[in-house]
Amino acid sequence: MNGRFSISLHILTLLDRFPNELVSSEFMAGSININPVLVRKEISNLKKHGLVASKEGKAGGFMLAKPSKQIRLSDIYKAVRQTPVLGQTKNTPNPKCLVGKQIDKHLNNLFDEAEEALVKKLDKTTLSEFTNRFN
Amino acid sequence: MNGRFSISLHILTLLDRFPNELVSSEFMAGSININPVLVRKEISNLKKHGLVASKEGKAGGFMLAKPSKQIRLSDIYKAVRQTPVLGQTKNTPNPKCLVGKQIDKHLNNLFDEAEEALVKKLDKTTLSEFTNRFN
DNA sequence: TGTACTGTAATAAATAAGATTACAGTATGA
DNA sequence: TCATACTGTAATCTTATTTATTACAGTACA
Repeated sequence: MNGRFSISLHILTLLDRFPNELVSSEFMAGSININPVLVRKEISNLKKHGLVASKEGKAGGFMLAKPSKQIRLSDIYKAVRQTPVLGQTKNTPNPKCLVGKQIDKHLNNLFDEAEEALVKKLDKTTLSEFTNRFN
Repeated sequence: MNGRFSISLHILTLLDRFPNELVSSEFMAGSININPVLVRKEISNLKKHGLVASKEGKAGGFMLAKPSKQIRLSDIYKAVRQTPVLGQTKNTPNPKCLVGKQIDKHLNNLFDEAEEALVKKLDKTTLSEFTNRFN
């Protein structure tokens, strides 16, 4: 997922900094310095998770779906997450090997616990608190 | 880094399960189900970090550089880590944008803190404790 | 009804990860 | 001393993933 968490947080920060107005994907793409289509794709995911709302048509654009005080950074992380942070991509250790046979189970347990610690940390900060760090 | 932490842990687990003997990269590659050269590359990194020792030549192979009770999973993570888990790869937000100008700083702070929580968790378990979970 | 947006699919380009080949260097032991 | 079985590492190829781009349908406004 790497870049996606950054991008999503950037998007949500912009939306929080421009309340009461609809922000366009083009504008956000300019701030992040990526392609507008990628912004819309990323937002499509954030909408699925109830973090962003949009309005189509001429004067359309995007806004937060709820107050930034009610959005935790862990919510954003969960919305973006698709594989374990520490996890292997594909891997098929040798089942004939005593270690290979069991390692996935132990690895997954460990990764889950470590990631939980990370999520707990992100849970402590709201989007509002994060954006307040900006001058 | 994704797969590398898994691979390094797998290697170290094998070495801990076969103490008093030199394990070959070929054998480990068979257990992990990857190429032996990748194993040697990964070990080359683990050696740099003082976790693995090797012996060249005919009856050569690898062994732990110190007792597994003295190796913490956080040591392994740090040895393998090359970029922040949450961090963006390259990204150059627009410096003309108020948000773009500052976001990297805030993102990095946040990512550092979140990763620290993860490392702290890994710090609590030794390699020995991990390998003892295997039957 | 033209304009400025969102929404989404399809494709292409760039980057990163992993596999493979090749071969030099080293210790062993027959 | 020489064949053998390893490590060590560079170079290259392949594959997978990520990101960018193009294209265009749909929608709301004025």
